[in-house]
Amino acid sequence: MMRVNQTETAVLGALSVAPMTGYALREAIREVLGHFWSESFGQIYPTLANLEHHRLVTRRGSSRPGSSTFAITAAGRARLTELLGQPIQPVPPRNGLMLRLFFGRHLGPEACRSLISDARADARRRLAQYDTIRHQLEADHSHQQDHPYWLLTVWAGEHTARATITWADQALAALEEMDAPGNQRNERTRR
Amino acid sequence: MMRVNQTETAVLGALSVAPMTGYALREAIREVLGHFWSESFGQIYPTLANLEHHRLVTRRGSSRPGSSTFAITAAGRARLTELLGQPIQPVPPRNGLMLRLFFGRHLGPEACRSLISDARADARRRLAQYDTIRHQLEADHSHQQDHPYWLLTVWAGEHTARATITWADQALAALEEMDAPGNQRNERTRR
DNA sequence: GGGCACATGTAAGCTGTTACATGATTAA
DNA sequence: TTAATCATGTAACAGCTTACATGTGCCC
Repeated sequence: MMRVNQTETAVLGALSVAPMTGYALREAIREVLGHFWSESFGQIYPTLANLEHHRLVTRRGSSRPGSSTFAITAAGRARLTELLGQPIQPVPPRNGLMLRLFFGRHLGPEACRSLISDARADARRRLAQYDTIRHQLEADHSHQQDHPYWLLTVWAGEHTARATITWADQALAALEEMDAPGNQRNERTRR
Repeated sequence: MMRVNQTETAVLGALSVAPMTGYALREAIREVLGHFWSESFGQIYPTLANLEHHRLVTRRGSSRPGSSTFAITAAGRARLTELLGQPIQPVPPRNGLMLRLFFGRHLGPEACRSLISDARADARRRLAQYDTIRHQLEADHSHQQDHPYWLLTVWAGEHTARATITWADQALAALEEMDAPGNQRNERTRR
């Protein structure tokens, strides 16, 4: 099937914005791409070594800790464009919240409400973060050409977060109704 | 860190709805939970064997192909409730679409538009599917107690899909504007 | 009797995480 | 001088997918 190593894409992409150390790379991926991507050290360093071997990045300074910086080469940029053009690898979905809600009967309405409230709080937190990021983007004039694209991902995050919030409101209302005293149906299993 | 095997949860959950064979289990997970969960054969059978060993499920009929059906036991139900109550394992995000858009400068507006259109078409398809599922739910009276919970997950899918569609519209509009600077639009390749 | 859907498993291998080992630099 | 942070790497292992091996029952 020849699955493309997507770590390569993320690393080359990050280095296309600015040269940096492997450590900074991980921080950048965590803080900037963190809302939709993640990489661990165990992936980053072998990938960097491999990229260096293929001359797609160069190491400036010795390999002594604290002094080496990785920069993307022209060939690296070409490779990045090629990688970005490849079909998206679909990630098998694994949504723990939905799994719990689907079998929510075994948890009971109260525990489900708690899960949903947590998800809503999380979405609100993310929404606030996106706002901060947007302001930072507007204040930063050093990567103008990238900004329109970066904005697209921020928007996506905002739409998703808002959708989560409205869904949570609807879901909580429905669960309230389930064991509401209005219809004196089953008043049994409550704690 | 003792990560909980979430396959166990999915398998026990599915068997809590109805007894079935391993094969049917995989079909059920693919068709019913498919929008937010996935399991492969390589996971399901070892998990079933393990669950059987711990008396959380029983096998009815011999292990001869075509004749054995797995059913959840009382202990299995208890274990399911326990598993569902455990904290959600956060899955490291890996959104290939966002990765490509974030580095979209190297792809160009045209390719990005294409990616976003595809995502929108996908979301519309999902939306139609959720509609079908909702009607099936309303017509089916065999799992009344589960329905409210199942509906929650359908709603979540609908909200997410709708958010994707509105995001895509906004993003496409922004990209249109990008290579139509000022008011003179260049009417080249549009689909 | 050939093909297909159903059914159960195993093994190889890849991806990615976690933990560990090591050391430099800087600030308290 | 101690602790924290920066920095680079490796090794072990968990999780999951894919491909393979094997067999049954049924329908055309």
